[in-house]
Amino acid sequence: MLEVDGPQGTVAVRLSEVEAYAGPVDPASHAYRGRTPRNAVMFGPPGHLYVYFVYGMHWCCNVVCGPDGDASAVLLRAGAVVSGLDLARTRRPGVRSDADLARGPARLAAALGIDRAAGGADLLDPVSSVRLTRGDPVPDEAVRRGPRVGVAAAGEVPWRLWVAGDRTVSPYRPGTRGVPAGRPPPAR
DNA sequence: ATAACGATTAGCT
DNA sequence: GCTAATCGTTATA
Repeated sequence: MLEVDGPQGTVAVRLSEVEAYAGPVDPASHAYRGRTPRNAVMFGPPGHLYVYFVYGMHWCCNVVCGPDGDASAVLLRAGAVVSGLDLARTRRPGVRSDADLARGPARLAAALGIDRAAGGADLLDPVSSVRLTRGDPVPDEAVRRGPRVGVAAAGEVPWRLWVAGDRTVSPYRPGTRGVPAGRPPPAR
């Protein structure tokens, strides 16, 4: 579960889809080319929020993982809004189904009201305005894995994990550039 | 200083 | 399925 407090209230989501990114050894990771002002949070202690801006209009959020200095992180790709539904709808005008409110990394950030200001937050501090908490356990057999979405480099690495059958999981879209050959391995 | 690009989404065909 | 929108980050000079 991810809970975010804002001026207008709190929105909570149950995460249904994530992707792992390693540090400098992962060509798809923002940390691949070393530490920069943008990715500095990734090189810090785990349990903090790494927020970045993409395509000139979207925010995406990650949980920093691994020991201090490792620069690995998990991209939060989708979730189901379980609290603060009205506020989430306000932030995502025009959305028809509630399942679409946080169905995608930028949509998730938008529904939760996350932007640059939330970057670096300590997700494990109960007093933090952005918190990562334990929800109902997901059975191992309900977890599927496959290639990461929209990633060209290392596109074959099956580091995307999602909950089977969950309607809030985002549609799969292969990385466009680079490797034209072969299809991604089937989801397991 | 400047150019190229991107862990996406919404909207239209 | 295809594309425009839109700008911070990064690399290069």
